[in-house]
Amino acid sequence: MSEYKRSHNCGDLNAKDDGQEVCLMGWVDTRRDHGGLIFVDLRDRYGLTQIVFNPNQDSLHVAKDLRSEYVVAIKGQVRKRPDAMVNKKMQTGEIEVEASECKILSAAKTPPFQLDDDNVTEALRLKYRYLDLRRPKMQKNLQVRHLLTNHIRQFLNTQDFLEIETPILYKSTPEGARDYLVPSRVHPGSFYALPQSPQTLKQLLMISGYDKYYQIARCFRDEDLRAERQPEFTQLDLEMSFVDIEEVKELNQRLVSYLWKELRGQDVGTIPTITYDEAMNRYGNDKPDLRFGMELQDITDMMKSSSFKVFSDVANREGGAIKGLICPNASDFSRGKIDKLMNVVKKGGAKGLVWLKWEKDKISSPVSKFFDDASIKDIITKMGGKEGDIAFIVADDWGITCASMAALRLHLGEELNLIDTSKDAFTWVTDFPLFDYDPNEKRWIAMHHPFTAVKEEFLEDMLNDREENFPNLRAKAYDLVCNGYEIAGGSIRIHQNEVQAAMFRALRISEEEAKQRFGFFLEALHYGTPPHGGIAWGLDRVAMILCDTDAIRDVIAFPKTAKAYDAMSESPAPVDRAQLLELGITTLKSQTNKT
RNA sequence: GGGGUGGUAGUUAAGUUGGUUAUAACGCUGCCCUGUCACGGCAGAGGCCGCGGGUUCGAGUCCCGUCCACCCCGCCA
Repeated sequence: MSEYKRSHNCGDLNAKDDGQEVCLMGWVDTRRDHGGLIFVDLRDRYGLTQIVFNPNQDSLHVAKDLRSEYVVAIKGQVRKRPDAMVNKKMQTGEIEVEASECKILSAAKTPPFQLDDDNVTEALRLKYRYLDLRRPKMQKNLQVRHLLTNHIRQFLNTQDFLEIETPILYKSTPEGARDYLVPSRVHPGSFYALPQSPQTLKQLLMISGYDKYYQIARCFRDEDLRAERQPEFTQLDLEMSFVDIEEVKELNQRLVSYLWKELRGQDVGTIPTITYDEAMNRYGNDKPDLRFGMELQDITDMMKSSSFKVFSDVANREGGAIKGLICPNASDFSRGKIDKLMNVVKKGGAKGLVWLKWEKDKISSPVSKFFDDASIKDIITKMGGKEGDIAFIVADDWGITCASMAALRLHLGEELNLIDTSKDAFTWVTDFPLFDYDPNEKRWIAMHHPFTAVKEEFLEDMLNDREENFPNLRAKAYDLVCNGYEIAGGSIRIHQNEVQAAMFRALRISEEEAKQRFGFFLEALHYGTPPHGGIAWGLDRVAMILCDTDAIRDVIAFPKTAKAYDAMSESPAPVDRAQLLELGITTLKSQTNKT
C-alpha cells in the first residue's frame, strides 16, 4: 500500500477534476451502506465530498467498518456524477470520489450528540466543545471572527496605526469591575490583576509618542455573565493622539463602513449621532435599537393637573416622569397579553402599567374613571396614536420610567416583528453625563472612567469643584451602538494634570490613594502628554452581529457558562496545598480543605 | 444576591385528575439491500425520570430543599 498524502480538501473538487487521482482526509460525516455499495460523506472544514466504495474494490471491506467521526484517508479517482445523481445542495455535488484505498487514521467513539442536531442543550455542547466546534455553524462563526480581526488589522495598518501588545499581568485599575487577581510567588502577599482593559497602558503609549495604537486585547472582568457578556472577552482597543471627538468618530465610521461592506455586503451610510439625553428620552436607554420606531412619548407636563393622583403626583414631583408609547393596531390586545406586559415593565422597576385602548366606538382603560373618553382620545392623539391603537404608560422616577419603557419597547418590537433584520442600524450616542451619583457611597462616580475629559463649556465647573453643577456636566464620551448593542465606547482623555487632579477631587479619591493606585500614570501626565482619545470595541459583540447570533458563546471557541465555569476543562478547580504554600496564600482556606 | 424557564433512554422531546411493563423520533448494535445523499427494510439493546428529603397504600407527576444549564434584574467605569 502506497503512502497517503492529502492532495485536496473536501471542498475542493468539482467537475473539472474528473478523472484525477486524489487523496482526501477527513471525518466520516455520514455512511450510507447499500450492501454492495457504500457511500461516505467525508468532512473537513472546507466542505463535504461524497466517497463511493464499489464492490470490486478491496476498500469496501474497510468502508464496512467506518462509523461517524472516524478519521480516514482515502485514495481514488474523481468521477463526474451522471446528471440524474448530481446533488445541487452540495458544493462538490457534481462529482464523487471512487475509493480505491481507504485507511482508518483514527477510530471514534459514538459522539454524545449528533453533530447535525441544532437543538442540543448548551451544557452538553460546552462539555464536548471540541465536538461542537466541528459543526459547520461553529466553524463558520469562527471563520467570520477570523475575517473580522483580519480586516480590522488590514484597515488600521493602512491608517498608520501600530499594533502593540500590553501586559496581561498588570495592576488593578481604578473604579472598575471586580478584578481577577493573580498571586505573586516572588512577592508573597502581593497580586497582579488581569487587565479589565488596557486603558492606562494605551494612554501611556500616547505619552510615549506612538501616536496611533491598536490592539486586539483580551480583557477580564469578574462580574456576572449575560448572553452578551463573558468574564474574559476581546476588545479592539485603539487610541489616537492630537485628536478630538470628530477625528475618532470619523476613523471609526470608515472602519465600520469597510468592515460591513467586506463582511456583510452592507452600505452602512453615515452613522447618525444622538445625545445621551435624546436617546434616553426617545428610547429609554443609551443603546437604542434603531431598527424600528415606536419611540417613547413624554406626557409628564400633560398630567400635572390630572385627577388621576398617581399621574399628577409623579408629574409634579422632582425627578418624576411619565412616558408612554403607542402600539399601533393593537387595540385588540387581550387582557392576558397585557398582563404579561406588566411583567416586562417590572423588569425596569415600574410598579404598574397603564393602558389606554381606542377601539372602534369604544374606549377602555383601567383608569377610565379618571379620564373621560374624549381626554383618552386626546392623550392617544397627542402621543401620535389613532383609533385602533393602544397606548402604554408608565409613571415613576425618570430612571425607572425610562428603563421600564425601554424594556417594553424592545419586547413589543420583537413580539410584533417590527424589527427590520435586513439591515443593521448604527448610531453614535454622545454627550454622556460625566458623573453619576452613588447614593450608597454618597459620592460622585465617573460614568465612563476617571480619565474621561469633560466638554470645554463645563471645564470651569470642574476645576472649581462646583459640585452643584455636577449633574449637568457632560463628558467627551461616545458609544457606538448597533442593533441595540453597545459595540464600542470611548472618550477623549484628560491630558492636563490639573484637570486630572480635579477629577480625583470630584470622585473623592485622595491624593494618597490616587498615588498608590496609579501614581505612575499621574506622574507620566507631567512629562508632556498630547491631547488624545480613543475607543474600545467589544469585538465579540461585533462578531455576534456578523454571525447573526444573540449568544456571545457562539463566537468564542471555548467560552464559560453563566457561572463562569469551563464545563470542558472543569475549571476553576482546587489546587494542591503545596501550590498555595509556594504562593504564600495559605492563610486563605484552601478549597482542598473545605469540608 | 434576586426573579423566570428548564432538567425523563446517547440526543431531542411526549407523559392526562398521582395508579399495570414510562412513550416517540433520531442516534446506537445486528442482519438484508448496487445509486444514495434526511438512503431504505427487518430485528434488537438502551431509563437511580438531575440529586436529597417529605406527603401517600402508591410519585416522572404533589410539597420542601439542593445542584446544573439558559434568560432577565442587580452588577458590568
